[in-house]
Amino acid sequence: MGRVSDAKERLMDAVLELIWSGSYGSTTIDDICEKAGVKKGSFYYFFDSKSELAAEAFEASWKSKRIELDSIFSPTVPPLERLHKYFDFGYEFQREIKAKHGRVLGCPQVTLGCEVCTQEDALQKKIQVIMDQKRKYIESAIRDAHAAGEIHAPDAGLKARMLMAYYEGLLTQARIQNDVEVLREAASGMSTILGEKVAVTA
Amino acid sequence: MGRVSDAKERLMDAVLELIWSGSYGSTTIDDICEKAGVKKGSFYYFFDSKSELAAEAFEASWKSKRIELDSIFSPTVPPLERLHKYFDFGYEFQREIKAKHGRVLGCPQVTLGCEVCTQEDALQKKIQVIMDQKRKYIESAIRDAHAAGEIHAPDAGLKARMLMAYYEGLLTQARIQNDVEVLREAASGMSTILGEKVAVTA
DNA sequence: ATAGTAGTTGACTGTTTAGTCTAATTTGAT
DNA sequence: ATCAAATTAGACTAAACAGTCAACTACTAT
Repeated sequence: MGRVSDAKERLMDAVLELIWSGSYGSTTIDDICEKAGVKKGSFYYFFDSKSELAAEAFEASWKSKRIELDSIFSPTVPPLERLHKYFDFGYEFQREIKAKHGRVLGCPQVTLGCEVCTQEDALQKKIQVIMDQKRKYIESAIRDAHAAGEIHAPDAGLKARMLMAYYEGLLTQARIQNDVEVLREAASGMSTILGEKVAVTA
Repeated sequence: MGRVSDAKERLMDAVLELIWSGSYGSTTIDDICEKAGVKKGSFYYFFDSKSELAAEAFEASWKSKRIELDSIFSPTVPPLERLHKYFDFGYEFQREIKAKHGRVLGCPQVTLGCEVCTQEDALQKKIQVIMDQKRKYIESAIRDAHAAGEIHAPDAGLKARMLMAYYEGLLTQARIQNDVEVLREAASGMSTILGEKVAVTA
């Protein structure tokens, strides 16, 4: 009973966009409210603070991202193809972002995590959980690829951490340089890291 | 003539520490002044804004870091040893930082660059110049290692970008997770990326 | 020794910000 | 239709913040 509202969702969308396209520190509660078309009274009706909102927003956003990733990383897809699709998808995604914002924005989790990890404990923990889950997709694809004999990767966890560090590093470079083309090297880098046996087609 | 002062240096030291251990957005001019033991009037005597101070501070800090790197990457040192020394040095450095601050802080340039690149144009450009120079150390070591037949890396630029993305990615993970041990994998990751021919001692 | 210059001080202004509170409004359930 | 819960409006406070200024101080070169 009572009236219904999507103000909460609008606030979460707004905070994600503002943090990602700018930074956590530079987005004020007033900014968020204005972008969401919500008055401050309503903000504090739903959330106690910016950090609580950010945590909930990142959680929700990840929940919906997982659906896409579940599809990309479906065990029915050949393991190395999963990773290639993932990188292709990432490239296209960043291209769209740049077309829309005029900016390559990279990985939201890394951007926020790197900024707030020394200051916002709850947020940092949430980010870490998300990134751990993200790595699991990669790890499982690597393990399957190894089992299929497509690569030699007896320690899938190690390779997954390596590939992830590399890819997040690339995304960060792309953000800082505002250049999607940086991501073009992802596939070849993956081949190098995983030692893809079929990599050379010549 | 006139009176002399090291307030400018103190301000630059303070801003580096505050940004690195926290973030750009969360360090206020008042914070910087307090940490440096300098009054706001003096701040504005030396600098126009926080971003100008940050730019000068990062410039100066890089200038002194270059001296260390020139030694580590001296052409008189065998090329792969340069890289191993660099990673060892990075690990020890982050360990000291953690001992001192209770926190792994990762790479200052990436942290700042990632946070401000969409908002502070001059700063972003400065960061990019520094990171380009940093990459040159790695690239030249890789080129020399290739020439010496120690690795196969006909495109040293590509490998350097790859190794750098990986290493910066690791440092970012170390910062977010507040765990130096993440960096332990750097040497093995490097071997994988460069295809070190002497890697396996067994 | 002193004149001129480089640097310092702290009080001041106006603005932005987070956060609060109360009264009003909308809506679903009965 | 009406009640009660859910949501909104917006004005308000106090603190934090960036930036200014004119008077003051210490130094150094002559």
